Amino acid sequence: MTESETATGGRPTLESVAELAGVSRATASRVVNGGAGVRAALREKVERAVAELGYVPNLAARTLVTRRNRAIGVVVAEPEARFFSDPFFAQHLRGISRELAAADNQMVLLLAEDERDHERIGRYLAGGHVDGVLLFSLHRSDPTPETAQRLGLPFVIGGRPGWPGAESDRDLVYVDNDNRGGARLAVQHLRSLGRTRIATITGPLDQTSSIDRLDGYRDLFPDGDGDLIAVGDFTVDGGIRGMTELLARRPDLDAVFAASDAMASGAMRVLRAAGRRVPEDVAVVGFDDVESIAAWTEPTLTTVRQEIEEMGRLMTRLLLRRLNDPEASAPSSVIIPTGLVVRGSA
Amino acid sequence: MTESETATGGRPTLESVAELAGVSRATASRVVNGGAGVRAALREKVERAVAELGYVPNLAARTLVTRRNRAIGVVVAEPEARFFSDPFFAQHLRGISRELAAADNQMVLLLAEDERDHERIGRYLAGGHVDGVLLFSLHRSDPTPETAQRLGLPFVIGGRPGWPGAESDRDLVYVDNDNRGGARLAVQHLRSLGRTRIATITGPLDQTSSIDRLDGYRDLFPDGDGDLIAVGDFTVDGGIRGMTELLARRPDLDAVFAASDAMASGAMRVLRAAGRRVPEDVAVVGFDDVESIAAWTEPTLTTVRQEIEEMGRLMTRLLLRRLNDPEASAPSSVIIPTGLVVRGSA
DNA sequence: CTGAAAGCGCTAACAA
DNA sequence: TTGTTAGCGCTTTCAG
Repeated sequence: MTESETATGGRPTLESVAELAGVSRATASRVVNGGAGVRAALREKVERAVAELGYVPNLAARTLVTRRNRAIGVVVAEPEARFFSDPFFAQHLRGISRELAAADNQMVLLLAEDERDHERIGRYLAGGHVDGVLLFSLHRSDPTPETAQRLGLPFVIGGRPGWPGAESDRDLVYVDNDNRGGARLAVQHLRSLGRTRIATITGPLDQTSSIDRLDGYRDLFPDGDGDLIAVGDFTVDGGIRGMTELLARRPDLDAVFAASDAMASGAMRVLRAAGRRVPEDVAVVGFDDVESIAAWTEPTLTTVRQEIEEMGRLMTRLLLRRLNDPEASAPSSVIIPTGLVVRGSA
Repeated sequence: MTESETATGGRPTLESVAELAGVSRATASRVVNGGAGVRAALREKVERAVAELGYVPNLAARTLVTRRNRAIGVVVAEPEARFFSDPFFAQHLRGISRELAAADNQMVLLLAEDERDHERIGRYLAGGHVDGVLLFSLHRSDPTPETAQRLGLPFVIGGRPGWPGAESDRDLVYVDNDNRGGARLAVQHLRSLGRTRIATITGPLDQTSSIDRLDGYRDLFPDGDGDLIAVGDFTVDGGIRGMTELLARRPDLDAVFAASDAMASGAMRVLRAAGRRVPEDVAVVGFDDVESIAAWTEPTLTTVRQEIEEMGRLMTRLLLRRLNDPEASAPSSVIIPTGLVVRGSA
């Protein structure tokens, strides 16, 4: 009995390809992997056999020897629903997916909601199933960076990591958009419109994106008035609360910079209810440029645009580069510029 | 030389665990896999060794012999941006992720945007890296179901598949929410409010969800008036166009059922601009219950709620059941009930 | 109950 | 250029 195509679940193996082509398994392997250094005649034979059998390499076997998975893990640690309620998440994934596909790598999505998930993910990473990790929504207590570090798994972070005392030797590579610069853009725009009493509604101050946006605002008000700052939470409700508060404290304000489009829309509702016209009485600028909000308020929302998909692509490219050239100097973090999109509200 | 912990990239192997515990590799393996039939004393030794070394099984090696990956693929074929612009996508993923995590399986996300992607995905599936497939946004031309079928890969579809002449022997298993019933609910509600000239704005009619929602509407108007039906596309703009059209054709209408919340919000804008009060003059019901829209229009939107996360969970459960018990009769498709959420607009 | 041994499908020296 | 030969780390008969 010829004993090819063994009990492999019906799927042809390299062995059976080699047999059909009349070559050794090694030669077949060479052809499958690019065919460098194989005589054309043989190569064709093998290629024919591959086609005829519909051979596809078994990656588990390949991984076992090459120690390369052609897969990267995307870890999203977001117990809060935020990641799921705005398009941020999906846009990131799309950017990552595109870049990964171009390099013929796969994306393994790891969502962490609780302690057990983190543990499971740790096991998974330790299992060696991915060649690198992309990390989002890093919280101070997140064990993943350390796990990855210990395992020698390259990783890149999305968004500036939060903890303040990040040891310098453990310089984390991250990609972020220019929150601070974007906030400055927004406030400068309001100023250029002649507004002088410019308030802001911030995001939750335990997130770096919120902090950076607030810092951008403060850059233009070195001697800032605390009454003009309300702490929000990126949601519509937060915008409503923040605006209500601001209006009570400073009824004379003539502009608001909200650190998210959702908050901006909430703020606009409050303003309208209070009889203030936007932008005549109070100009409003948001942040994010979420189309489903910004193109949609009345008036339409002037806001700061961030290139989220680009962020995903960039993170991926950074990670892949590191994988392919581990000895290269660690890439440095990247900040992607933001831009102002002027519409009706300011 | 003791020759344990070989050049395995530093990671401990079963071999090293066995050595440290003073047992054979086979016994160590047994313990790692549940420990059935191993004397307590030995088991403890092995467990200690595992803990001490921080041993984690190498899944590539395990897969190679067990032919099980503990991973399932999620294929999303959506060239259009829709999947990325509404929370549908993310909610599905969350449901899938939760269910998968509970069964200690991983999720491999495969996004297909063009022909090349489909090809790559086909190769990936053929490579045997996942044990089953979850499929979304199936288009008629989508090659994945056939690929999966050919490979003997179990799969479950999200949303009723589109093609009309689905051969009966090839009965596809899918999970959908009750679009038709939900639409009926909406229209019945409008009727119960005393409305008689009830219009509808549909989704794109090449999607089964749109068709089913329209059918639900028609169920209540067996002798329907074509003038009361406008074809939309699920977007805000589509709602605006549809409503404008309807108003021109039937200025006397007193209610609208929009097949998506986004369209409903567009419709409300048009109504307001036309001086019609909602709900006094025209009652509006949407579909989806996307919080960021429905809780947010003025007045808030009465709409049909679908349990998207539950859909994801159910699909996953169906698939896993099939994996664990391949001989069981093929599960049948499931339709998840929808419900009406009454708010301000109707 | 435990260990020895035979592979899973593939790549990578090393020889020829 | 090609084939031979070792494994990669793990599970799983099969003996004992």
